[in-house]
Amino acid sequence: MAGIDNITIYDIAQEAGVSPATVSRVLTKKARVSDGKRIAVETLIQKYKFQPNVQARSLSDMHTRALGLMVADICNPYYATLVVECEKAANKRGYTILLCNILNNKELENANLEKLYAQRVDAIIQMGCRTDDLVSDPDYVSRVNRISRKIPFITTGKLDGIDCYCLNINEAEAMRLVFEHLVAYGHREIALIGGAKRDRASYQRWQQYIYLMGINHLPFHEEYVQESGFTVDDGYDCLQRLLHSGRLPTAVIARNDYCAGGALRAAHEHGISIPGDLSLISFDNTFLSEIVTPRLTSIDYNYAAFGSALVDLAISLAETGDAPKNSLINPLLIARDSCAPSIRA
Amino acid sequence: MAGIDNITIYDIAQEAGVSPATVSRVLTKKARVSDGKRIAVETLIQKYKFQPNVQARSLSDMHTRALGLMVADICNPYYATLVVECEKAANKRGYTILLCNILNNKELENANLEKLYAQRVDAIIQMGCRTDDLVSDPDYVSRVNRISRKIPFITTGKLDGIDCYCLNINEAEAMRLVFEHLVAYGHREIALIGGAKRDRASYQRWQQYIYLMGINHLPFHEEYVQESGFTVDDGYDCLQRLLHSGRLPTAVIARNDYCAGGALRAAHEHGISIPGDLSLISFDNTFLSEIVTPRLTSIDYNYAAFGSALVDLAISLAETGDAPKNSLINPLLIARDSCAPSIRA
DNA sequence: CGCTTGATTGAAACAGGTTTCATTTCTATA
DNA sequence: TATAGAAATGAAACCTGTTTCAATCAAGCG
Repeated sequence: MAGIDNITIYDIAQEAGVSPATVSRVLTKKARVSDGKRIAVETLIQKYKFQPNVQARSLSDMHTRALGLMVADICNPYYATLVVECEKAANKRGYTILLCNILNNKELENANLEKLYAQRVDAIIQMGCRTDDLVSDPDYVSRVNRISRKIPFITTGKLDGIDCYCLNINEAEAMRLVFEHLVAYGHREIALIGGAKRDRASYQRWQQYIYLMGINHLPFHEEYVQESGFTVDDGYDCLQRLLHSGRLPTAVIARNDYCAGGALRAAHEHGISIPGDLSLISFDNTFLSEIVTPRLTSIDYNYAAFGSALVDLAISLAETGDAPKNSLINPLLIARDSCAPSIRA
Repeated sequence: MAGIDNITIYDIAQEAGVSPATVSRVLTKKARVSDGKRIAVETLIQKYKFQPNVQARSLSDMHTRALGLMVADICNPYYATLVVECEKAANKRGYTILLCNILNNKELENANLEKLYAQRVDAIIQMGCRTDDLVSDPDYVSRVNRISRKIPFITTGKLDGIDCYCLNINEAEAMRLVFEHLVAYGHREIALIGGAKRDRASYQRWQQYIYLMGINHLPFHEEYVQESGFTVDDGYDCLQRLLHSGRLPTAVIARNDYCAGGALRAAHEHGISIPGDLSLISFDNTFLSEIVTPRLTSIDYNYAAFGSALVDLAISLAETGDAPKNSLINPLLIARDSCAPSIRA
């Protein structure tokens, strides 16, 4: 802002022979202006490529037209894809995105929350991290409570003890799609790898997994559930454990593309062919699904729909203060090369 | 901003029995305030968790403390990593990041440029896209020229006909490291795949490649340079062409991790072992290098140094209007499992 | 033709900080 | 103790828009 030789609505007003108020009316389109004056003003705006000062506008009309996005880590393509879709949706409505990475750092998360508040963003969207925890941190909850009284707060997770807005993927439907796909291939021995107990989405999937094993009358064994984390190495470890457990399934459901990648490597090292010997299906459908060999069948989170729903929710909360409290986005199954008929079918 | 029940410096001032100017002085620390009043004010700031309105501050002191970041596509982990490092560096200095994705869309790039200008960011950092083009688009150049007169403009590329600030990776050093590594393994037949002629960095690498082949007295053949693009499929195609050319090298330098991933798949399909039959080295050192099999030896762009150098440059331009015009960041070679002694050595 | 009504318009207040400038209050020196 | 000079402080202007409110102006109606 330093070097900008400020041309303001006053300059425009003077040259057009009108009052600043009239220029403002032309800018905001919120009030009628006679054709003659409107055209005169618009011409000057063109001529000088005038852009009204966003800060001044925010100050006076109490809207920054900025949305705060808190993500776990933009380096994870899942979040990157979602952020891009949010950005597209926000742009379309004249809003700006302020991005914050949590980077698995509690202090950073709190600091970013305060920072977005200080920036007076019109709404905060949190994707990932502490709202994903199964047991809420009271300190964090009270902080969010304080802030969400001032600024609409939306999460893709869930926070107990707080009534912020949630917008989630329909996890039940996701797992249903997975089972539909695997069962159609004749799989009966199905394992679940990756994820962590304290992670809400992992927990939901675990529940859904057990439920669907039951629904489909498939044999359930403790060894079939290998919990760990979310990384490539976690996926690798999980498949290792599964292989050493002596109870090898015919299909494996991985927590995400990372875990699937790790599982792929473990299988490769053990000479197990995918999908020949073992089918593998994962979640997230990031570009990783496309580039590993074989390409992964994966659950797509319908990013465009998800992102724009998040932004639409945020903006309608910001502008009207009202919106439906909870919604679900339906995921899609993208079939590629990592699933095949069961070897024991 | 809508629902915020605004507590302002006036409220603080009144309760502390001082003038708003004094509160402002405590806030900005730019002027001395007597201990008694300072403590009184600080206590109230604590008590109310008061955060000064950023828009108001920007309006009056002509600094938004925001940096605009334009990246090609945050879904590319190269940019994601760099953005995270920029964000860390910016946070450390009290600055905010405004992120824009170009998404390979000329209109979007122009729109984002105007948008960042309208937001009065203190500086714009462009990483990737049009400034990477070997031949500059005059329309874009004039737009950047107009804006860079107002706001410091920094690019990791280069724009002919404009004197904006550049901060680049030392590409010559990068390629030197690659050759040093490969030659030490006894490689003499070295190919270069991926990248595009109109891309400045690809062009530089191609030049460096030829130069270093000469320096090292290695045989150069046209077929050794397979140009295409930047994606996994491009890498796949390039290695296919190389294989069909009848002139198989013993080592391949890929444009980036994506291309390397594609090359890996092509090699796999042809039963060529990496690194047994063919060594593969790539650029970017994203997490992809870690997760493919074998793990890739790759050139690391020293992201933390790069990101913080970009932000430091931006901030010193914004605050003092002065900084060195061009600098280079030295890359690092990360050795993993995809390179081995030449099969023909 | 005079009056009502609605559409335009401008003056001024306002958003919430920072900064200049003049004034007051100290502190130190003569 | 008087006073120059430094330090602390407050009043008011300023940054650049939006919005309210009152004034102006033109058209429509009896």
